[in-house]
Amino acid sequence: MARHKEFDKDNALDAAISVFSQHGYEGSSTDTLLAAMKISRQSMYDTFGDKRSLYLQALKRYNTDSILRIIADMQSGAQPLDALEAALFAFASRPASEASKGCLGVSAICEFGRTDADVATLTDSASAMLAKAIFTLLKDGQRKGQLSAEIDPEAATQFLGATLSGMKVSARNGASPETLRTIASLAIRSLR
Amino acid sequence: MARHKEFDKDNALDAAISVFSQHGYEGSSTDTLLAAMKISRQSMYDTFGDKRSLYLQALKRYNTDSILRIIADMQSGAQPLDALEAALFAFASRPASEASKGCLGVSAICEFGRTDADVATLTDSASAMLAKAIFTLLKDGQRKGQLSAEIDPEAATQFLGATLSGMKVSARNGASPETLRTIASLAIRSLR
DNA sequence: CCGATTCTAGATTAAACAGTCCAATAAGGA
DNA sequence: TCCTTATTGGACTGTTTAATCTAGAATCGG
Repeated sequence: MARHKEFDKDNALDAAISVFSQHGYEGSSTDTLLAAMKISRQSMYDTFGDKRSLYLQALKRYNTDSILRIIADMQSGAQPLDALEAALFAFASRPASEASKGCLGVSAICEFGRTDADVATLTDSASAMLAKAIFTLLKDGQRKGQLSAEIDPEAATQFLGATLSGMKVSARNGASPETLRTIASLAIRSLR
Repeated sequence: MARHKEFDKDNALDAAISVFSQHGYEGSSTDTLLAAMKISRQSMYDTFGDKRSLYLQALKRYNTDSILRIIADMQSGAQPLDALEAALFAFASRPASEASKGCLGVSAICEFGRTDADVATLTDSASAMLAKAIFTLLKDGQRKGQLSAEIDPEAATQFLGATLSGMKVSARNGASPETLRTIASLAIRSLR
């Protein structure tokens, strides 16, 4: 055999995620991507295919990673609604260096809407994963009487998803962690 | 003198807004823009300057128009919180043909963040206009006892702004008017 | 050491891009 | 009618783009 294959595919993908998040798909040139990923042109084409394929892989990884992180922050063991609030607080408290880069998932929705089937598939699967986790907690909260009985957990799930998107847009627009936390508090307040 | 100047500058700008909303700044080519605007290349350059200048004019008009529309929907004469809810409902009930195109204001935030000074200025002035209208209504609601006394109107203003952004992202991702209305209801519920 | 494979750097291609230029037509006012 | 200005369509320029290709250096296992 011969030389070891690939070195730091994950690192390279992280760099691509950062570039795509900040400039969108169309706004990211291959040269910019290669410079950030610190690999040669041919390595990129060998490893990831083409620019579009790189984007889809970046989006997939970003979506699953960021949602798994939020879900992990929900497993605090506290009361359901407090666990949800804790997860939103943790998200709100990310350092500005991270928050200001924007969310690649929201960026993809804004840039492509429902017109790109592959992007839409990735978006839908991520939304479903998040929705499932939220819904489970809300059902639990309703059983324990923490969630107001008047509230439909399905509706509340959509509401919290939209709230998260709104927080992401606000963060990208420079909102402080404090501001983001007050937004999260009021969102949770509506469910009590 | 001579021939009348310009014919349908507003129409042309509307068409540009539609294209920019759907594909972003980088994703909109001049050829695509000209085809949608139905004017010749030189007319575009004579009238709007260059692509970037066209974008800034489109963003400015879109921002003011869409926010004035929301503010108008708040002037229902009803109780403050109901007026706010009515405005969000009206927004949620827009036809899919309009909602699925996306919001150029949110698109600009996602595409450029705070890096483009001119875009940021337009975004800030629009946010301020909307925030002022919401804040006035919330203060009024608190005076009339409709808004919960525990709530800081300033915080609630930021919350409602984020909610609106979240609704816009959801709409761009295909959410139905029904879904958007339930999101709006829960948002208002948190303030009572 | 050697053959296989990966990587890098740079040249290259063909298309798309934003923007300018030019010639011709259209439409007013004097 | 004539002069001025708008508008158009298309040719054109120079740059940037995504992607391929080539040649050589680096790195492993046998």
